[in-house]
Amino acid sequence: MPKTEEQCKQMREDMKSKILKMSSVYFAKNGFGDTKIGDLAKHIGIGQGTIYLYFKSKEELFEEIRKAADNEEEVSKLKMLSKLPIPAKTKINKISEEIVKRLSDDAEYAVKITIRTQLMLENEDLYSDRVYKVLETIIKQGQKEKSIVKGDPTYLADLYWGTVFLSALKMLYINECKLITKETLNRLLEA
Amino acid sequence: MPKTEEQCKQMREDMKSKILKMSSVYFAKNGFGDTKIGDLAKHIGIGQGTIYLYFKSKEELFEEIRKAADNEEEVSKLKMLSKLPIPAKTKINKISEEIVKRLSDDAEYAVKITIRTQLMLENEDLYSDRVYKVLETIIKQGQKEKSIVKGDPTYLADLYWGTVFLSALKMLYINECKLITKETLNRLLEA
DNA sequence: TTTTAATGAATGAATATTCGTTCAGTTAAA
DNA sequence: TTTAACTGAACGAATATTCATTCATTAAAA
Repeated sequence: MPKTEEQCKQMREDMKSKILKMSSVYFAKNGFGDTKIGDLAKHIGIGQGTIYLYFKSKEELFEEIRKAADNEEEVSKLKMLSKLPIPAKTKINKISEEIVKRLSDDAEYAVKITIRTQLMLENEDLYSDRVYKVLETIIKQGQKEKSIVKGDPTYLADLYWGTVFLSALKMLYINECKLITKETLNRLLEA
Repeated sequence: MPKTEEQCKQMREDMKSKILKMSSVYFAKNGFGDTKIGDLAKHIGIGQGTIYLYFKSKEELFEEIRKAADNEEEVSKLKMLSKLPIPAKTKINKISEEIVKRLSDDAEYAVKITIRTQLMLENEDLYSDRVYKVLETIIKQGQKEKSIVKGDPTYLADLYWGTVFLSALKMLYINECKLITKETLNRLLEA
């Protein structure tokens, strides 16, 4: 079928990312157990067997989705931001801005957030996630600067990420839902 | 085993509610597909077959859990509250207080909130749930009174219930997690 | 014609459900 | 009081069903 080695490779990559992309929404919405390979294939518009040309098993497919959701780059970006010599309030605003922007123009971002959060809830040990820790640091800084509301930083970080999680969930389920604003996110932490 | 008709009935009811209670946590945490009847029975500490003496099918068991989560009484309580001639701020405070109280002393309440919210997300038509509507009314009142922050009431109600949902989720998954405070809930809406 | 991707019916492992048996307790006859 | 017969709940092995995975076949490109 493929013209050249190159094109062949390209086609395989396209199909693989198509499967990944469409499956991730399915898994995020329905969870692992409620996602049936048959339904999934129908939803993607391919045969059941095709999935197995690209992934060894349902488990492996899900594993790849997990990996994609766990974005190392995002964490390091956050870490850098947290170390800059600027007010905590500005940092929070930057984070809120980035999240809202990504949610609005990358549909997959909502899936990533959803899957990541579900994983965190399921593995209590993972719960104190790296992303969490960074936000906590910034909150502590902000409390010293009196620009962030008083209270347990872990708890406040929770409130913040929780709200982000919810917006992601809603985007996943509800068509044309109103996106959260950065003002709302900021207000959660403002003193 | 049973002495009288009465006692027999009592025993059946006890067992049924035991199954319901213990299953609901399982289902809320793992979802329908990932809940295996075998595991569930082991977790409850009964034989697999026993479940089928009380429920026709896994599906029906889940259905009953759903029903239990959908608490009509709670809605009418809220409706009454919303109509009282008192400031919106007071109403919100009462609601927050009640939620925090119930979350802290009725472990099943977290399950109910979780299941109910999942149902709402899955059925877009149910999303504008009665409970939502009532809170929206109160928010509108509060905005007139200038005690509630400006913004789309639906959106604000969302933020509020979302935060409640999250706390419930955390209680379900995380042992000894810090419970949300009524102050935090109130702050979400305060002007 | 050969090669490769895609397919979906066939397979079997996992899991929901059924059903014959056990067991604990009660009743009532001896 | 003892014992035999009865009751219905509980059990879990056996069976039915579902669903992930495989593979023989088709279709299409080279």
